Amino acid sequence: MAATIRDVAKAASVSKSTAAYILSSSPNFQTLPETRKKVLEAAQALGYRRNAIAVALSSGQINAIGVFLPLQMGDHEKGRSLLYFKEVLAAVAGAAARRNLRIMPILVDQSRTLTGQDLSDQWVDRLIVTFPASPETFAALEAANLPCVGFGSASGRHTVEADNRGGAAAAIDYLVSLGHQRILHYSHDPGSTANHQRREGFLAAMDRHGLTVSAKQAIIPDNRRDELRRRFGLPPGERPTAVFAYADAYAVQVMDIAHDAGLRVPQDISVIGFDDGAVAVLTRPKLTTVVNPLETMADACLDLLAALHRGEEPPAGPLIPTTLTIRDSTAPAPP
Amino acid sequence: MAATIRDVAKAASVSKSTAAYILSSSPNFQTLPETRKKVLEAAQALGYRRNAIAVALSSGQINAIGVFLPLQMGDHEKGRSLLYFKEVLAAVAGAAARRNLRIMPILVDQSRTLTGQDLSDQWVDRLIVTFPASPETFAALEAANLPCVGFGSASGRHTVEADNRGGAAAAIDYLVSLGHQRILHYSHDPGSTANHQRREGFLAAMDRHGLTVSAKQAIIPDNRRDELRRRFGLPPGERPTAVFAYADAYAVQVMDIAHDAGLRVPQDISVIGFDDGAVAVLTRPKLTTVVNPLETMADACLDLLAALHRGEEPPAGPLIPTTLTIRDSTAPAPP
DNA sequence: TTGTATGCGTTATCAG
DNA sequence: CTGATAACGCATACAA
Repeated sequence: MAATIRDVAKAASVSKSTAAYILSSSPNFQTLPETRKKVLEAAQALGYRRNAIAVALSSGQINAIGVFLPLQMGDHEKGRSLLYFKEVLAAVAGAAARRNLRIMPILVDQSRTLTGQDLSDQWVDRLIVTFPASPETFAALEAANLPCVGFGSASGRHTVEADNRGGAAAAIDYLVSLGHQRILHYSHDPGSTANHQRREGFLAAMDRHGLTVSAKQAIIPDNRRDELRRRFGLPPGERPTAVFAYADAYAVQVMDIAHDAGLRVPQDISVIGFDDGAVAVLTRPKLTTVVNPLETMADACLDLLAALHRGEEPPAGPLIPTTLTIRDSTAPAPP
Repeated sequence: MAATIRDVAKAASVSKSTAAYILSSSPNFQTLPETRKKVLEAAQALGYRRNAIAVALSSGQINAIGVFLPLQMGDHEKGRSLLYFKEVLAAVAGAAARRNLRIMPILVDQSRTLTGQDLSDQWVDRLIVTFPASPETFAALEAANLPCVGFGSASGRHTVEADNRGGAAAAIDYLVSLGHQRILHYSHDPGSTANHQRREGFLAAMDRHGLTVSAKQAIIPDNRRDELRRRFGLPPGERPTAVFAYADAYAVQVMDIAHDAGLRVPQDISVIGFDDGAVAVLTRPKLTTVVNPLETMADACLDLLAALHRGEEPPAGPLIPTTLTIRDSTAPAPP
């Protein structure tokens, strides 16, 4: 058993409260130097570390954040496609470390509705949900009465979102500035909130540039790869010259399919992604992509949670700005 | 404030103990059905959820694992190169979820010696260290008297390691079976334990196949990329025909450099990695690589920690077997 | 400055 | 089968 404050007090021959006072207060509190020294030395000798559980119970402060993540993230095979969540977790962990907050990743089966029990078993006093959970789940979270904010494409009462529309628009603007006109959007289906927003941004930007197209014509869902292949096989004058992919991982697919079709990236076709995750610099050519600012989002998320935890009811947070990082997968449109 | 067991007891007009007894025991415990019903209904009505903190304090059971990770993992730019740790964290999180254990990622500055304070004051009752920490750090951890095991290339009293030597040997065996003879090892310098083990496996396997080479000749550290470029520029008869990279991320570098040198992978040169992380299926061609079985390692790690926590002193765990996954970055040696 | 008493929400050990 | 009482380790009044 670890040493308790009582052991320390006994060893220093003072009362528990005295020991507690000295051990818990800042070093420049007023106290008899000799008493302080005795206590500190005893604590040192006994290897005393305060019991955070007891502190939490007594003070009512937990200061730990539960982070809900898809269960499959921990799966070797399936986890591959869920790199995004690992990066989210890392970003949240980093932000929490900067604030001396604890985090607790909680892996849950996405298909299952969370119950209050799932929460109460955890030692957290606020929550981050990173994926689109069911309304029932959110109801349970509300009922649990824990501050809870959705990260990215999660739905819910409070959310922190990137400017997906703006990011998509910036991508299209850039492509248009390079002379591209036949631009496709390669997307995930069915999509999350972020997915829809990027799609809207794409369509709006195309419209703005007078490149109006029907969504059906310009948006290829990832379950229709054959259609993408077919488009890539069209003669140069009809073939798309650029593809804006929903996410980096999808951009990789696009590059693969383009390569298989005998097209060179970026000479024959430009590809642009979204996220700027680890993959973005691993592909060849390196990926031009919209930065999904996970770090900034994590910071905003924790700030929002802190406010909620203090009992404030902050307004809907502003969108986190996205920026375009230009690398090597984009080039001027072929003549 | 959430409802406590006392509120439930009062509402059901029984004593706290009775309520606790009914609420905490399995449903088929013997108790008067009507009392049970009263209590359960009251609990339901009040939205009672037991306080996990109080449970922990009272029972003395924490069942939470601290996972030490490099601080930079949460950094957008630097985090890119630390994908490995994100995958480790995900694997540990998955394994913990299967066992109903809580985990707490703790991001620490690698260069700093850890103190008892970093243990988040007893929020956890066992530890995983995922990177090579300093001896002083391990001493502090020992002093904290918490079961602690190193994951992968971490050093320490207890560790769970993959069969790095065997994996490296399997890679070389496979290359040799494809007719390769001039094989390089592209490695990280200075290296971790895993690094050294893979290097040893490489050298031993080369020896075994009668391809004895000096380490200086056959091992290129990643801070000497120019040397790798030079080798790739040699005439076909002297040029290496295969490279075994220390890790997938390094295999990507090798492929890039090979590509820049005008070599085709795998026709002109075969590349083989280590880890089988998410990147392995994102590269083009897809990477042949040794599987670093993070999931299995995480399981072993938690088992070992559980044993230590029970007070057992288990023998050094066996190496976790590695396997080779053959994809598209390897081919028979050019004639 | 230091000691005493009480409470946090639960479990566990006893009596009744 | 139920109820009272004492821990668990600490914080927070309050009193000395």
